Amino acid sequence: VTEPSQRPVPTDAADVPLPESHALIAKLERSVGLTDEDRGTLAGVMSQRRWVSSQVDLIREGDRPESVFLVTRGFACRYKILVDGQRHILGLLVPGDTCDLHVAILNRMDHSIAALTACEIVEIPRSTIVDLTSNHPRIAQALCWATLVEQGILREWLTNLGQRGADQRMAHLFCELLLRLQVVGLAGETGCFLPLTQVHLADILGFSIVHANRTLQHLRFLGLVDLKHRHLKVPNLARLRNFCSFNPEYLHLSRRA
Amino acid sequence: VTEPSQRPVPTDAADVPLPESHALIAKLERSVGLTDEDRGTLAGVMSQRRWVSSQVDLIREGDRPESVFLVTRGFACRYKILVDGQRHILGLLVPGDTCDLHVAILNRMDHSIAALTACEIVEIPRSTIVDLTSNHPRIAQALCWATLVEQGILREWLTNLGQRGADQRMAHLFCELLLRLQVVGLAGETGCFLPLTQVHLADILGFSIVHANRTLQHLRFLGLVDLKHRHLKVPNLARLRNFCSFNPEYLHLSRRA
DNA sequence: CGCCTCTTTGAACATGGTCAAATAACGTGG
DNA sequence: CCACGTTATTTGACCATGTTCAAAGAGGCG
Repeated sequence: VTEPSQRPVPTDAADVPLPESHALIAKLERSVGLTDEDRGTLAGVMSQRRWVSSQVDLIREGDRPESVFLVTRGFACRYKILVDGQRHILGLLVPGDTCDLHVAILNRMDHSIAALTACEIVEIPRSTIVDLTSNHPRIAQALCWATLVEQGILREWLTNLGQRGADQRMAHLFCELLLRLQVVGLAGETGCFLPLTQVHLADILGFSIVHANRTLQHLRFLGLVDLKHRHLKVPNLARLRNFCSFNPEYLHLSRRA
Repeated sequence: VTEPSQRPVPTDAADVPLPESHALIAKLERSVGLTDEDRGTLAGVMSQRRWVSSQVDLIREGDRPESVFLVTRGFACRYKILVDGQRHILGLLVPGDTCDLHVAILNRMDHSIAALTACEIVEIPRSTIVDLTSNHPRIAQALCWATLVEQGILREWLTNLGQRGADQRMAHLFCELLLRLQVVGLAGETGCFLPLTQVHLADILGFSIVHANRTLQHLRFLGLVDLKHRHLKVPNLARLRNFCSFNPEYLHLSRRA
């Protein structure tokens, strides 16, 4: 089950909703004006897709990165394994997210990336990235923008772990994910497909599994969220955001003024 | 005391050691081969320096960034203030560190940056950054590299908060800082100037002040570190690193193979 | 000398972790 | 379609870690 294959379209792929045709393009478009030519270039790059099974590592800590991965369907995560065996999840990749530019510049991965569900991905070779950044300035800028947004998310997660209590920490994560998924058309007003188990939540938020369970139950009890069977429900988004003082500025979604 | 001035050379400036003439160049040099011309260009950019007093904000959350700051002497930090008034420190800037490329691309700052000590800084206008990235590909790459390294540090801090207990969390921070300061010639084998109060440590590590104090005392008792009067002593680095399983890979210090 | 900030201490309290075990849902093969 | 093994969720009791509150020293600077 942990082997990538040519075209598994695995059992849980049916659950994975289809995003807008080109979530990445839509996403980059928010930051930088792309020309039709840019859009064509990107569409060309993204034409070679393949499926990867759930649980498969796309790249591992210590590897020398040779290509950038772009997730077009499904969910993936960045993670590290500590010496005591604990896994810490450092970030989530949703459709339209790229595995940044490590590849073009850094020597070795300082973390791993794994598919959380079956994922449809595009593997962009180093050479293509070099070409994009050299000959397509707007695309280069857009990719750089994506990296900075990811950095903003990292900082927010850092304060989430450092300063917020359990309930608000988890609520904040749900606020972020719902919004990020709405942006790429994968979430409605009140909920979305979200394939995170309580184990994942624990590894993201720095909880024990037991505590992740109790915190989730508490949010459920408060009527703020419900996560069951890989589906997140948020009956009242304003109330949830208010509960954890969610401020979406750090996602840099608003168009350049 | 919170006003910037023309040339204060403030009282605590005498404590701030002088780094190698061009810490930034030395730093960038580690990642990407620079030409003599590149070095000349950078030296030119860095010729306009000014002093900023301790406690002064270089830029604030919500501001539209107009220039990049480079710290040439002294210490600064990135931080956010939460709704409950708590401050969380998101990163430290030591001599040779830049305030990344937010400026060139993002609309608004999602965090603030403040001087922790009196700082000598270079303020690089947006236009210069645009010029550097357009006309000096190696410098552009080096700046991008710096951003990725900072991202690596953010991820390590994230797992630090998420997974490690108090003692190891603090020990890990000291390992990182000692190494980063050694790289720019501001630390010896067994110690360095480090102007962090226990309040700062608490705001970095997500502790209460009381707990920061007790944790520091415990590390002192174990003979691992001593931080007093703005000076960090590490009698036995190997033992300290072993204590917290410090792995410096995430700082990407080794030259490209 | 006197104010200020930083450090240190103790005791009660809160939050979250650990261990162990039961229940429920899922996925596979018969 | 059902039986079974596996993984995910849930529960309770006890324990560990870190927080809060309050107050007392220490050090630095004017």
